[in-house]
Amino acid sequence: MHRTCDLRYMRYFIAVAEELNFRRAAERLHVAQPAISRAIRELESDLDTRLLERTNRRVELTDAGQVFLEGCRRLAGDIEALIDDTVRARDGEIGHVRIGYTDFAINGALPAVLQDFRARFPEVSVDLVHMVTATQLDALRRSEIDVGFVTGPMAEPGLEHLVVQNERLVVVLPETHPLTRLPAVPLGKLAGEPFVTGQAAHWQHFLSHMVRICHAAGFEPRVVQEAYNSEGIFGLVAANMGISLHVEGAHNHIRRGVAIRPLSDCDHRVPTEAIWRSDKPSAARERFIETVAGWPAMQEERNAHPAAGLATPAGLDEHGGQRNQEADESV
Amino acid sequence: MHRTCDLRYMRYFIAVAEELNFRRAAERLHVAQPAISRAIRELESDLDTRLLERTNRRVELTDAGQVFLEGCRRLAGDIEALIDDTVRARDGEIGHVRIGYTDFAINGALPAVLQDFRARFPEVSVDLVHMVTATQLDALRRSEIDVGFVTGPMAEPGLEHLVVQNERLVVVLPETHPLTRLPAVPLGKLAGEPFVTGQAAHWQHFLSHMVRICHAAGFEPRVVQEAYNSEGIFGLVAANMGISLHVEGAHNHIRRGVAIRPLSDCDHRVPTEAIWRSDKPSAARERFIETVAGWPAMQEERNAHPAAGLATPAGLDEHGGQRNQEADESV
DNA sequence: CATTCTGATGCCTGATTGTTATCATTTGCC
DNA sequence: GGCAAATGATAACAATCAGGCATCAGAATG
Repeated sequence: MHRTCDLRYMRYFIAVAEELNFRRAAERLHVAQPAISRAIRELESDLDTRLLERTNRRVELTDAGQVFLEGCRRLAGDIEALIDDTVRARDGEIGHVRIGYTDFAINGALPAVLQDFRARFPEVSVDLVHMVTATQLDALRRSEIDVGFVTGPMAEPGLEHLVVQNERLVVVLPETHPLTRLPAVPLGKLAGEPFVTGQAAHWQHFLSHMVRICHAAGFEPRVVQEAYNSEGIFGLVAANMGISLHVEGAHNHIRRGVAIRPLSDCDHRVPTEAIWRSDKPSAARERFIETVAGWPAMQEERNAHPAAGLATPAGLDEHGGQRNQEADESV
Repeated sequence: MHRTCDLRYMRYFIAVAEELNFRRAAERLHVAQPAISRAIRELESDLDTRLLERTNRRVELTDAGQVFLEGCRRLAGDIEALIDDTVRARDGEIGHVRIGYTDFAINGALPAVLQDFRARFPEVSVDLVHMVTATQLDALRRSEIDVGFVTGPMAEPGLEHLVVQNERLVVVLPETHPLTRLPAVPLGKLAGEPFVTGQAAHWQHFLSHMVRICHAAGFEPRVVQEAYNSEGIFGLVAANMGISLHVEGAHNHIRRGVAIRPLSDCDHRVPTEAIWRSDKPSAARERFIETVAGWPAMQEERNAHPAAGLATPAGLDEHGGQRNQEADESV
């Protein structure tokens, strides 16, 4: 067992076993006949097993040859398949992406993007993990996720980013609150109101947006409750604990006891961005980023920047917002 | 894709992927390091796919490399298994034998031989087909069976044979027949009795034995009924249609209404022989023949020829015959 | 900054593979 | 029976391929 079954010889053997004729097999393989003779001889010598019974006029398979033939056929097919799989892995058609996402992302464009991606690359498995922005940055550094969807703006060295949403802020009010009578709320009216927010330790990226616009409107928000996540914030607002600021994606929350109103005098936007490491390229990740970048609503957003919401939440029109066709596809 | 994934290179790749270090992989494979460098380079070039990301200080698998590695591991294992299977097919440990058998064989040693063979070569599948002697000879010539168990004596050119049974004859009588009073029946007493036999067209080999001994005893058997097989013969005898001659294996028939007696004055024996083609060797068939030849009762028979029954039917002792331990194992 | 470790490269040699020419044997045909 | 055709085997030679040695270039280490 010296060459231990060279693959080329296996192909030769398959041809001979199928033709049962050395000359025809040689022609089919585009080599001279003696090469076949020797290949078979060496195979038999390596295996120490007679594979073909040949009597100068007739060639036939031995029992062992039959077993070997079937194995060679299977192996040849497996190798073809392996090469194919490898090339497809190279092209990112087979593989794995691990995605981190925030509440804002999952309430916005992410579901539609995921659906699109899974339709286009069904053989790439997707792991979704909920993480706040800071945790995602950490996970990226440790290569625990491939792409993060975080609250921007992002300008980390070693990370690339792509804006996927750029949302206006909205006020979240208890249903019974006097301000719900206004179709849009001026920011200044919120001075002095009790605020419900996400936990300071985890929501730092959004809270810095919030604090900034409040300061710009000339007041300091008075935070009376911190909730764990958006669900918690909405629950506490419904319980009349206070009001909150959220992004447009809040329209996707359908929560009894809560009203949502746009801000009448605030153009500030909170970006949600896809981020990934510039090193450690991964083909499947590239395909995912391409899908993110190519998603129609996002292109529209990037082209006509100050225009209306990209990744428009499905429920928006019920509240008077404009919507576009593409966003209609969101889950 | 010129060398289309040489197997040796796959082994090299597995080593590198496991060590993640070219030099250590080279040591493990007992080759110099540059050989590894080139092997990987050629693999990558053949596949047109980067398999290892290597930065002069660290080697790591790409996604495609990971896919390829798993495939290579699987293929390497499959090839090992294939070589093993091929060698075992060569040795007859894997394979297929097609066996023809007569009523005499299946009532004699064959069941025990089969059980022994299947225990020793569980991966050789056995096809059993009932055929009369003449049909088996035909099937052998057409290579439709590998081994026949036929009524001898055999002396066909191109066929080898091995005696597996050599049975005395017995008389099969209706229970109520006067001759049942004798412990052993002289052949001459059967002159004039109506005979039930197997069909002349199919039972020719046994009938020639029968006719011969009747002639030797000085009479011509008067055949009044022909049955299809042994079951039929016993049925017709039980129905008082006549008497019959059969081999010792008849003791294995337990049939109400029938009595079996040895012949008191006839040493004639009817051999049952395994036969097979001397050309077209098959390892599995060789193993089968070896099992037949090595079966203890048969060796005993061949050593002490005129002695008592080989392959003694299990039921023999009930009728006063001697038995041996080995035969006790028969099914 | 020297040292050491890494993988890559160039050149040479031996092994493997392929080709051509030829042989021995069998089959088919007249 | 003899001859032509076809088959697989073999020998000798040529081309290609793979491995070894020496060495290079870059990065980590102290």
